Amino acid sequence: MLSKKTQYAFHALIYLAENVDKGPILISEIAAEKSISIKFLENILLELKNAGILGSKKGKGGGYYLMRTPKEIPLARIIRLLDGPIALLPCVSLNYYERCENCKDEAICGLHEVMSKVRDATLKLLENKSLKDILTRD
Amino acid sequence: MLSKKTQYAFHALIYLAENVDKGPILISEIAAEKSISIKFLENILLELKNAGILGSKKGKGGGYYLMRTPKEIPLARIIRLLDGPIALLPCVSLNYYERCENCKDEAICGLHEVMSKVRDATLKLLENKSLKDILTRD
DNA sequence: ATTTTAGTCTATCTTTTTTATAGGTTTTAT
DNA sequence: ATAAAACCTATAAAAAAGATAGACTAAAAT
Repeated sequence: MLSKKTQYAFHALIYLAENVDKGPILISEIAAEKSISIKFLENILLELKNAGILGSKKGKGGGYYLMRTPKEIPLARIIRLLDGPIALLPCVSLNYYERCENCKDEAICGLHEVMSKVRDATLKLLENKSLKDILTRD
Repeated sequence: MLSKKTQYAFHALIYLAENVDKGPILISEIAAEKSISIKFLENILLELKNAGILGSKKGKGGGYYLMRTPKEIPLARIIRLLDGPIALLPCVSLNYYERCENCKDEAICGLHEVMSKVRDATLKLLENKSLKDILTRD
């Protein structure tokens, strides 16, 4: 399951995307609008900023805004940033690989093979679907 | 990521499947063979037994054994039993559904749609692949 | 019958991760 | 100058994961 952090990030990004025309948006506005603890959200938006996904402006009239178009922000990027690995096993993760202790040879490990397929199927969607694809259809 | 519990369960099941001919297998043997804390493994095997996946025999010559053929044990079953939901969001889980707070209407929620697809792609593999498919190929 | 073997059950403990909060600092507009 | 708003770091609280302890029950061997 995705952590609350990642879920909140998605909701915040959706809100930002749906209000691009309004310029920088206050953390407090997003928090209120999406019922997220303002301080928790603050940390999340900071991480998104440090990753180059969001930009911000301080002082009066400040707030957060998207640094890229929704189409340019793959869902996998957000998940990896805030939740870490997408794969179900460390030995099958592309970005957070770790060798498995209990298995002698990955090449003949059946678990490895199946979980690689799961990862591929998941990534095919999450890498290709972007913020644009999760905006409310109206 | 799958929890250690689920990972250990897979390794234990693999060991049991690869040693069916030897009759009931000791918890201690599996623990030693797969480097798992014996007491932790004990709990896991019990859960698998209570779910009808394993059978057991007490006293001398006792141990654990599979109640079904490896082919009849889907990977999804094990994961759900020990880890809970396979879906990435509660509002998209088939077996552990929970309504999402932040979203007004699931029918038009884009996140819901994408995550449903991820769930389907994952389940297509995990429901159809069984213990048999993760045995070491030799 | 008694002893030994091995799983059963339930409770607790420890560690790690997740979720959340607090409070001061810096930047910018007016 | 002042107020607004993001920035930053640390910490706390809660929950989940991982692991352990020990008494109990059942089966088998003797």
